[in-house]
Amino acid sequence: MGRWEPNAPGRLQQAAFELYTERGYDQTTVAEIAASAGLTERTFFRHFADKREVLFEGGDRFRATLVDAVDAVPPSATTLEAVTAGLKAAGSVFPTPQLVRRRQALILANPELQERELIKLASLAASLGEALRRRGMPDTAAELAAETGVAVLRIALTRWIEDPVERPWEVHVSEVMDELRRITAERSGVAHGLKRSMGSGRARAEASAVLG
Amino acid sequence: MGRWEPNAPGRLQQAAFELYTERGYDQTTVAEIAASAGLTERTFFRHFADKREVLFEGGDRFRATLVDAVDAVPPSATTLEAVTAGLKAAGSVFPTPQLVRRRQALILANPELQERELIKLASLAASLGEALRRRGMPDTAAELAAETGVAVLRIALTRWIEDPVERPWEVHVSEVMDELRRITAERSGVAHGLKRSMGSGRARAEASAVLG
DNA sequence: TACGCTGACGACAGCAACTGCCATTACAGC
DNA sequence: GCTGTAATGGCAGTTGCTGTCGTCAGCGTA
Repeated sequence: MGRWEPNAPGRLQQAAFELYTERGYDQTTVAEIAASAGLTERTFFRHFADKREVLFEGGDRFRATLVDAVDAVPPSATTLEAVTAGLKAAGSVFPTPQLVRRRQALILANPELQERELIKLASLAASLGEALRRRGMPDTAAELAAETGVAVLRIALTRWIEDPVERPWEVHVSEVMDELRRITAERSGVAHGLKRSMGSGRARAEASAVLG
Repeated sequence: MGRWEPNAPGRLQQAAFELYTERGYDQTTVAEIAASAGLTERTFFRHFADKREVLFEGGDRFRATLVDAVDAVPPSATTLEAVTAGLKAAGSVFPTPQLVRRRQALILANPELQERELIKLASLAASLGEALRRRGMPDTAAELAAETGVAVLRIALTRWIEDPVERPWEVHVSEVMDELRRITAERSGVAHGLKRSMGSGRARAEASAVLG
């Protein structure tokens, strides 16, 4: 039996998440969060670097899972296959879709939280880029593939959250990755068939949907 | 002659940029910036939303130039061609490479500034996505292409800044875009030959057997 | 038993970012 | 000359965040 209640960081996270969603991020002070967890403001800042960081704790686990999965992909696989495998594996650390939805809604409603989310994703891209360099990719290609992979992650996450029939994470990753291949494989000119007889952008959109 | 010196926002930007680079972002107070421009802290916050925003004023011009260029691309062009045209055109609003280098170094040295840069790029991606939707692309494809385009922008900008022979912006955009096509076109198995030009050179012959 | 060390926390002072409110003053239009 | 407007200053107040010091339980050790 310790002098204080156990798991102070966890209690602070819980309290912060609830207060942020109840009365909004701006309308919540750090002192309120700490009091709600039975602690003081000073202790809050001993456990978290700032008011936003309390919402971004799972990021390291996500990153580690992704990187480990990429490292485990056999070297014979293509870059996009490795990235795809990493993204799919990282989905295992997601909590329930319900919680992810609430969290994303919270972030979407606050520019400050969006900024933090974005720099976390940029850091994730850097780690992914390192993993790809370990597979033998040159620097530029690795960085580009990593940034693109994180773009896929963002789109896939949005679609996963909004999917009315709740198809699994891996399906959305595959779909968005396929969409990426489709976009980048598009060729100009009339010699390739794909764009033949598609004068307007509208027609191209429909064709793209059909070809999906 | 007005009551005050003209162009207060411009003077504040100039003063902020110089102080940030001289003594660092953290070691500079808003009061110092304002005093250096012959104004008060209160006036600073009338012209700029916060301490970081004073460094991110050109963003709207960049965005407008990019979007206009994408809108001007004929509908027969592919998505990547449109994005490439937009990125190349937007390069016209860059100041001298020297200034861009100092600015990027400043941002790279401060996480807070990185966060602001990232949310500006995210906003840029949203605008680019809108422009692509105007071309008839479905939502997911437009967002994905826009995010990918911004990834290309980031990589190309880094390479442009670091290019020892200072080749023009358009060349770097083209190169990174080609790299993107190469990465995404990579196929499992040995029948395609494209990937011969990149990566570790390790045999990927068994990829189709392993990953289907 | 007595002593000291450590680790988690509270209390307090203080700085800087940012906001709201009101006062000031040149300039334009009437 | 009068009045409205726009740009600024002054000032108090809130909040995020930091530095510093004190408190107190648990632990080991002579």
